[in-house]
Amino acid sequence: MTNCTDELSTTYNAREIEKETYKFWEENNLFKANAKSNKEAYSIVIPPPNVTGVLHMGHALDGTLQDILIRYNRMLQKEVLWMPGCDHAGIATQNVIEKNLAKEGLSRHDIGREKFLARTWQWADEHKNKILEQFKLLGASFDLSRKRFTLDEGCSNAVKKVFVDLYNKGLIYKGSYIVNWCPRCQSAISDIETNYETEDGHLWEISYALKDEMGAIVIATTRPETMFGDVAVAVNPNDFKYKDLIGKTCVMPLTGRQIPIIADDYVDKSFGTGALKITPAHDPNDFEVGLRHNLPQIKVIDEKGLMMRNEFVPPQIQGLTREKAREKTVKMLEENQVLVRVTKHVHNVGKCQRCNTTIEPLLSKQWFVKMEPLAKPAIEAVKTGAIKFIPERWEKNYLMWMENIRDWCISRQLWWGHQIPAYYHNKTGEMVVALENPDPNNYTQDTDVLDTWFSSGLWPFETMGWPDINSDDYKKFYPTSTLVTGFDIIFFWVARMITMGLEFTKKPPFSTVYIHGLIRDEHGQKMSKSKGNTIDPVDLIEKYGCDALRFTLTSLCTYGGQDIKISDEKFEFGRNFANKIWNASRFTLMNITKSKEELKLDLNNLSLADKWILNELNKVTKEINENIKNYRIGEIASILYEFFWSKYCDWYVELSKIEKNEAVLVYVLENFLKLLHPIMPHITEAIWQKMPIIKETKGILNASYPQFEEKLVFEADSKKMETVFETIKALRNIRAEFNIPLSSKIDIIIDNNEQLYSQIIPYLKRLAKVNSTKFEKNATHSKSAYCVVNDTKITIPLKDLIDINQEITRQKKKIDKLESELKSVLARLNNQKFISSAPNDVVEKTKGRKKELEDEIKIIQETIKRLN
RNA sequence: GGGCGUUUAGCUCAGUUGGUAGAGCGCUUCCCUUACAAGGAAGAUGUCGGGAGUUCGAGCCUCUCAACGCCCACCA
Repeated sequence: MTNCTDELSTTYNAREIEKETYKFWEENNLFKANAKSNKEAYSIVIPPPNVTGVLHMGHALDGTLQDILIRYNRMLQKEVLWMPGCDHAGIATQNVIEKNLAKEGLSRHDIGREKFLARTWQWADEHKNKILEQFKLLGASFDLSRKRFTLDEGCSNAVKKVFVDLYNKGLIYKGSYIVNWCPRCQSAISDIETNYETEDGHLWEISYALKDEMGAIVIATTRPETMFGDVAVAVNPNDFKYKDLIGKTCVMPLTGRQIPIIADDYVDKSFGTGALKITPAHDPNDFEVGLRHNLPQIKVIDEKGLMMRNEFVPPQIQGLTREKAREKTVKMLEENQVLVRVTKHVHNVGKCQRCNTTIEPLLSKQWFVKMEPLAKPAIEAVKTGAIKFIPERWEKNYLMWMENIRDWCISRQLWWGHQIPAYYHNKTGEMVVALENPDPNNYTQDTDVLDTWFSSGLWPFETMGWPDINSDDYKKFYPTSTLVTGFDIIFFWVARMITMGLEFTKKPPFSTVYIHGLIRDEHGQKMSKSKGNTIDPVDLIEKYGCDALRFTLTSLCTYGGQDIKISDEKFEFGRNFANKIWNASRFTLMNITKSKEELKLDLNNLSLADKWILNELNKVTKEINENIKNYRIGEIASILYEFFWSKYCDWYVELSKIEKNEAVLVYVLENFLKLLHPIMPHITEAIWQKMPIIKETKGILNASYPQFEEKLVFEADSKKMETVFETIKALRNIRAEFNIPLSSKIDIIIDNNEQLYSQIIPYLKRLAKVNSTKFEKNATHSKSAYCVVNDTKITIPLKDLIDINQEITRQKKKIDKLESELKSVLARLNNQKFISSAPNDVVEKTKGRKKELEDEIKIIQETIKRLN
């Protein structure tokens, strides 16, 4: 890497270069953040990938975007820290270990908590380096010396402190509530971990006989098996159909248990029969009704999803699965002739996000965080702009959720995670919530662990040394600057970080939340292993190169954060660009004969072409800086692509083959590489290292990011150069239309602008294969083709090569086009309202366009006459 | 039920204060012109989902309809 004298290899081998370049950065510790620096700080914490995970396209996008921001800010000469780490991913990881155990015919209970955890730790330790190693393949410039894990000691301490503090403030409580229970995970899960799926079901109408009198009340239910836990039948108080029944008692079929008929507004008169059975232990709404009416809670389904063996459940039903119990119950109801009607009914069923098992709403004792008081400042922070979402529309989404926040169930009946710091006296059962066990001989710790998101919610400050607020990292790098993530975890993660950050550090944990879209397959489907439509970023890197992957992904990012559809071939876009950069750079460097010192840019010695490319570079530099600052990252990819390919390569490098200014060639290339470096770090570093220039920094990654410079503005000369390009294109067009082979040169006669054209004769000779150039006012030549560029007519005598009719047709087509535009321009100018209400500059511009069009049409018309 | 997003060239998508549409891929013709065939030159292609409105002027603003997608809520 340090050898700057040898040339670039003739073929671009992405992987070879990328490996070498990354090694160079790593070995020189160039990603290491210095907390003691007095430079302005810029920091990002990585959304910690699951410890057991492997790199997927989502990481590739998320990681690329973070790295772009980090590298850009590093080049702005800030002290940057990109904090890496992994999440212990409670349920996900535990599931993996349990699956492995199952292969040995064991369950976690067979080996016990201690051995299970030892095994899980071993697994986690083996895997936690893997995913971050894969991030390196992305070119991630994070500071691995600071790598963290949500279950490491520092995070553990932070979690304990937060839990104890929230408990002492009354913001954490334990209680019996109905929760979403996953019978497979054997744990409670939170509301947002529950997804709803539409399922075809039935609505069973069951007759409950009235006690001591004739008649019955017919209830409707989608879950007849829960009827054994019924404690009431509810009707709407305004439902005259049932008015007389309120307060009476009915007798349940199958068990004969007696329950009251109550009135509650919650019941919808028009749904089903208008009468609803109340099962507080197995339905969240019934639970609420139960509380309002002081009803008992009868549990009939256990934690495994099996019907309980108790006095309430008939013996034939006991021990059955929910599904079997439903079948059997219906059959029994039928036999007892109390099943009035069955109708098909589509309804939503809760599913566990992790394993897709149907959720059982279950009454159980769990820990909760009281969210409303915590949400208030978190709402304010976004409303006042202390935290900004990009794109803005996600703010609404966030606020809506926060304003309707519900308490957060944080306890999980798992083993892998932060064990809840609550201790119970072995004899009295007295509970102590504390950082440490008050007396290990007499107190036993709560067996539950915390929701994974509890610890990731502290991520921005627990990784910076908190609760030690005097630690260097915390002082320097907290609050962090930008958070980059997908919209799918705004509620899970972003919202929790904001609430926790504000509560415990009194500061928003970041000032900007940059939300990007999700990666999807070419049909817009979510990528998943089960669908078999995943694309492995590691494969793409091997095939196309990391820089190609990064560039392609970046170019697909829109400001609105639309989802990104990808397919393997799309990455050819980035690969081709990288290849172009390599070859153009190789050509440029091959042509440098001067020494480093001689390559200094001399603004007094610039050709028209030099001024043009410098002007273009300067414009692009300005746009790039503005666009990154506004998170229009996709835009910078296309600006750089267009500049390099269509301006530098297609024109400037071609022109340099005729007449070259080495200093400008090198200056533009170097600045382009710097501008591009955040997106394509490896290729830019590799080429920069080989450039024969004076380097102020060890790598391009630390070089200063180019900025707009007033002295490089050459608008007027640039315009002239554009005219030159238009002329060349027009001549080439004629050559193509008349099938003039490259081997036959053309003569041209120019009727205007002699000063400009005489300067660029060598360009015309080489790029349009022009033989001779003549200046002549009002030239008339038969058997000629011609073109008009602005105010200049160029005649190309073609003798027998030309079919005059073809040329006339060609020119008439042009006139048609010009005239249709002129028509609309005239319509506008003849409209008094347009003249009076349109802004002056627009009117002037339109007038100018009118003149241009008229002139051009006139020239063409006159010429056609002469051709005849 | 509430909210959000999308609809532009054959395909994938840009289009930042409203001034008659762009890219990549694909397609047509020509070219191995010693940086690059992963390339070069020239070219074709769109009543910007439908309708209405505001405006001198609408892909862009307002309303409405339609299709597709997502999120939240979870009436048994």
